[in-house]
Amino acid sequence: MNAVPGLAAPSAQLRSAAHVVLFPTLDRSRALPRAARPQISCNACALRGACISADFSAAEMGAFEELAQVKRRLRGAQHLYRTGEPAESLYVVRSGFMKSSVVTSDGREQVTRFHMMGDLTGLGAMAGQPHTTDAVALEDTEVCEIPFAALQRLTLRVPQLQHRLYCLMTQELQAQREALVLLGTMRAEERVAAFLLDLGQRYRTLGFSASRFVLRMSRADIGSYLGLRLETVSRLLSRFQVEGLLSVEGKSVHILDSEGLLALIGQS
Amino acid sequence: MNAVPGLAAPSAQLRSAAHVVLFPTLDRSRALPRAARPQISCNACALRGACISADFSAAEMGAFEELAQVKRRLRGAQHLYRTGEPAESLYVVRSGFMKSSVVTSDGREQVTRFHMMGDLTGLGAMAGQPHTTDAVALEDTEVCEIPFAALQRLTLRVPQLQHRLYCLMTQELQAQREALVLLGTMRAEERVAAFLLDLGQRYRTLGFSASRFVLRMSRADIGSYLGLRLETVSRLLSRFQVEGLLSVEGKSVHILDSEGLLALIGQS
DNA sequence: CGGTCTTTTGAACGCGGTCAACAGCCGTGG
DNA sequence: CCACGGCTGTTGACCGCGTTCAAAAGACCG
Repeated sequence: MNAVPGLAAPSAQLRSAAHVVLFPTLDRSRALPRAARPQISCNACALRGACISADFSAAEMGAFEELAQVKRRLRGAQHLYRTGEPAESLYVVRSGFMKSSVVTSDGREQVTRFHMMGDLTGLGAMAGQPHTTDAVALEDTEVCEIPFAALQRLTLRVPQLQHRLYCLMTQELQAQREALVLLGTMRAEERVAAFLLDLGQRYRTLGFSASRFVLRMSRADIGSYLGLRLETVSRLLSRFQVEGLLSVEGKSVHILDSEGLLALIGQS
Repeated sequence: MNAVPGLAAPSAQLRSAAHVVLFPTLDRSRALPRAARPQISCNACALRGACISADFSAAEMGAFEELAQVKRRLRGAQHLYRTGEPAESLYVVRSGFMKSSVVTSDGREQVTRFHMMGDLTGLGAMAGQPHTTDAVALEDTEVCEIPFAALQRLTLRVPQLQHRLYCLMTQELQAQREALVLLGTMRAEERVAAFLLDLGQRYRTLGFSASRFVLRMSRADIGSYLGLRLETVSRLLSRFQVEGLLSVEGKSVHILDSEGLLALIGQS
């Protein structure tokens, strides 16, 4: 897999989606020593619009940027945090791909959410309790770390931040409710179709193609998220392919008939 | 069903749980005209410990009480709010029983949560967006209405309220994550067992019996919540009964072997 | 190049859904 | 009082979806 951390993230996404390569030379950043990499400012960040600070003024951005200075880099399969660990920060995914999951006492794993660039993780621990999920990088990933305490202090100076945080928690609740509907009311083929369309939409809001993308997670992870066995996911992807709805090759997906997929889940 | 609204709520719960009757004469409140019922103060409320204001000082309680003056009473099957309606308040269930559910565009219903006394509903709309769920009373129910705007104003005077609100949203997230695990990883018998044990625990935290209670919702509602058909729920309740795990008669449940139920869901 | 992990595909089984009939319960009205 | 219709819950019989087990092919990595 050609995961490229940090600066090269947008081009990594584009390449893997068979798009134009914006900054081909940036691949050299892979070789850059950690400390030598230049610190990106929030203002210059490609994710400005998607971040917590989306609608901040220039002055507010400055204050926010101080909080978000710490970046953490993770290799694939590395944990960002684990259930039970004390929670002091929330994290914005700058590049790469993550999953959040709950592991039950008898060892069953339930993936609760996939996080792509611009997504937050760690919100569940905003109130100071220890983490109740695991967060794992599915490929090389970089996150901005934002300490809760400092963020709370900033709300005193930036009034609308409070509201923004409520919005973000609400979005999280909303997303989980949709996952509940998916698991509670849909059949396997509907779940897989809905999953692919949703993933496409999320890529679209980041400026990438909604119909052509790479599945960064394993079939087992998709299955866990959808409440299905990995074999079922694999079978359905194959079936969708012979039905002409999409084409799959390993992890790359090309949706050919999004109307058809929508029809599968009962929406015109 | 002997649903008793308003003041008689605690005794209604106790009676249905075959417990001591605290205020037997309060049953007469059923006949009281609406306007004549005395306004209960937050200080005297039986739910003090469970409410938003749990750890407020006397002065703070006074301020909070002003917000929560409006009560709304609902008959069974009546909506508190509907998807798409503007959201201005959150609600604390004072007595009775409610469900929150999402209805998909093709008419399928997913119950996302049951609310009993002391529970909140409407948190999902804290950030000012319209409601994304329906909230329906499953029996005669009374709720305290707490306007968001006034609550936000109060956070300026009561610093720990902000934190309390984050706690409540976090609890909501946590509850939904557990529902996800239930739907994603458990088999039908595990789901029903987990549901009954959870319901028992929630009654216990309110001071009622964890092993003897009344199901206020229909089998169809239980099924929707658990991602099962109502027939499956019914069959499993019957099977648990012949296995000696519990006894059911209509809506009353008596858990005889909670260890056995726990074992079913893979916990010793 | 061998070893490990992931993915695909096949074959068979069983859980839970579906359809249907019936019982119980309750409020309504004759 | 019973008759009635509507609604909820129970139970049976059957079937199909998704799981399970297994084998082999493919992808990745030292």
